Amino acid sequence: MRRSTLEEVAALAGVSKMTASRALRGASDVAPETGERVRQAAKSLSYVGNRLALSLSSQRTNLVAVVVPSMSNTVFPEVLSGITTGLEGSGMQAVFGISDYDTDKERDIIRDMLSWQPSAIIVTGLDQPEETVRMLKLADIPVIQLMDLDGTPVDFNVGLSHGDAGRDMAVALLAAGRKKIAYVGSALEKDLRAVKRKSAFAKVLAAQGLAFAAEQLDDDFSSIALGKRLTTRLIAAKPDIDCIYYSNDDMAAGGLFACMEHGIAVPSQIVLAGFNGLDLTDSLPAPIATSKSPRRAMGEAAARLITDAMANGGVSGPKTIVFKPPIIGLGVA
Amino acid sequence: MRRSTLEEVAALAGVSKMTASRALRGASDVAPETGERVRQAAKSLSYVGNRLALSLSSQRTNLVAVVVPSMSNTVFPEVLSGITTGLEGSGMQAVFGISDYDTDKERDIIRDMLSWQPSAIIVTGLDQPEETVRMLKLADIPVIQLMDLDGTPVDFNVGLSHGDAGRDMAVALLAAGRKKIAYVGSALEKDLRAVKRKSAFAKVLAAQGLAFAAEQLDDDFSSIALGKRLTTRLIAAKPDIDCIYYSNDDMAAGGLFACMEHGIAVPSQIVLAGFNGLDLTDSLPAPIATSKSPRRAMGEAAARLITDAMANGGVSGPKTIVFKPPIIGLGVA
DNA sequence: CATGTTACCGATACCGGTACCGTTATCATG
DNA sequence: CATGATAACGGTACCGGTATCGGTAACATG
Repeated sequence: MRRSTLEEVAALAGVSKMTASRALRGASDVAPETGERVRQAAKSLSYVGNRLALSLSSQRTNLVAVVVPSMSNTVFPEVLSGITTGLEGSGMQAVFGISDYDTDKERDIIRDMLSWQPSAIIVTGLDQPEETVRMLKLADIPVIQLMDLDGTPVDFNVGLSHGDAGRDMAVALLAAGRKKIAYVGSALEKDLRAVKRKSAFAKVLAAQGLAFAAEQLDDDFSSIALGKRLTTRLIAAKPDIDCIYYSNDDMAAGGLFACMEHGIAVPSQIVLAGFNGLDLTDSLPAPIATSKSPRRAMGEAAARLITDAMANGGVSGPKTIVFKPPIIGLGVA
Repeated sequence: MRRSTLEEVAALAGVSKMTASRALRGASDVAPETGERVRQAAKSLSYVGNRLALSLSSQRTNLVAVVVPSMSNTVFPEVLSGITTGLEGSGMQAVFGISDYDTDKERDIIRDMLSWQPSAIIVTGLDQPEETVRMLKLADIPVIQLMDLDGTPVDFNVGLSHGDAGRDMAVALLAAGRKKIAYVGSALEKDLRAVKRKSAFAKVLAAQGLAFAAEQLDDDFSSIALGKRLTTRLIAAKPDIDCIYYSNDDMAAGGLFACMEHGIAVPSQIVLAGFNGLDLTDSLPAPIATSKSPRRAMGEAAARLITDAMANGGVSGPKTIVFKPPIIGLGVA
């Protein structure tokens, strides 16, 4: 019992392939009665259709390639979720790839994705190496770079400025009276956006004649457990700090748990600050400050950009969509 | 500057399409010098290749379709991550779809995925409606049903018994001396596996002449915030309980935060129990009991099943892979 | 020197659809 | 009744690759 083809459906309905094709696509130029016969035949054969043939023949696919660096914290799954809901009803299909924060792997994945002739491609960040950028340009489809704005986009750009986010957080924490600020980060050699936040933050400190009072770094990827571990180490080494800036919320949440374990009052004694605004943060037993990045919204914006471009047969609005993450969890900001 | 085709590469290298094809695939039957010339031509044209044509012609794809119900808590992203790493190096490519716990949507997504002629398909759970099962059977490719074992699989089956998990947790909690056990759950009309855990749990209670001392349910999907809210409500209504079984760890973590806020000692006064064994759980300021489900491992097992089936040209080992989630966070179990 | 072998390459026929154009039948119109 | 318009359908040529078979040249072999 093999997969049946359009030809078989057509034969069963007593028409030509062409008519069957038209009927199943709901096109005109088909007599109602004939159309019904074809649909019956298709159903009785459980005909499914072959998108490979469809796309090869019609020279268009409904594919949107999406490349994200990771799946291990919730941020990218949420972005993906936003993309798929944004694509819903448009007939587009998102295809995902995970690069593990590895630029070589990212290049290979993008190449592989492009070979499926997608109608658009969404990649994370603006820091692709030149070779990857060349491939993206050559693909001659809408390219959307997501999450980050600090750099030169290939084409479309949707995201937020991580530099601004780091700067704003530093300003807010200083305004809240914090002076001895430490930094806790993970996998900074991979997570370029965290680096951007950190250095913008440091720049604000420097402008006030300050610097990070201490640092704890690790090569592992961010996690609550790692945040807890590094924070424990940090407060042992440098007990007199009054604030910790983390590379993200996972780390900060772990930091909170470490503080609770060591009887450190948050936020009165030490203020903890992260990035992302994970749902987690507003259920925590003590507040942590964070920049609330609109992950779903960015995904949906990217999706809308694509559906628009497909519909209008080209660009209509601006090529860059800017989000500004508000700082929450700091009481009066 | 259009996308170049194999034909153009061949022309530039001064050979036929066929030879170019062979050269780029690294096949034999090509003189080393000719191969080099073709590769040069391909590179100079930034040739990418058209997988649509490749797959249509060769009648095989490197696609593995994966359908999961959600992306909003970390469990499915972790499973996906396991699948992609398990597929790594095999040349297979995972394609994801999200069904939002909606069986109709799941059917449509599966149909759509099948139209891409994937080499295998992974779906979540065993509770697909008949029509969906029929489609899966007709696809005539390896079908893997993931996460759950309680039911009749279409083909391959990788997962754990949620009935057993619920039962074991009930037994463990009773053995720990808990008597007044409440239940807190979310979206039970959608999350069939949570229902299986709950009813197996309830059955154990019933066998001891017990029943849930209280219940808090909600239609929303699970989240830490929801767990916190429902738990707050629960302990207000029924302060004398000594244990809460949650539909999963997100809810339980929220429950913990609620308890902390109300000065309830965990686990001495109330034991909290969830399901999944999220990484989060072992950094929490107080222990919560949970069944540690091997999410990555299940994904990888499914992937390996597929790569094996592709390599051996058929089935080799058993069609069912059983995982047994250990209970952690209960001190002496 | 005739006859394999082997290495390398090309022609042709698909794969399963759609685009495009042409054909036929039917019917209204002048 | 010839003509044109329109509706419904079919034929053919692709889309960009690969499978398959066959051909040619170079070389070894008896």
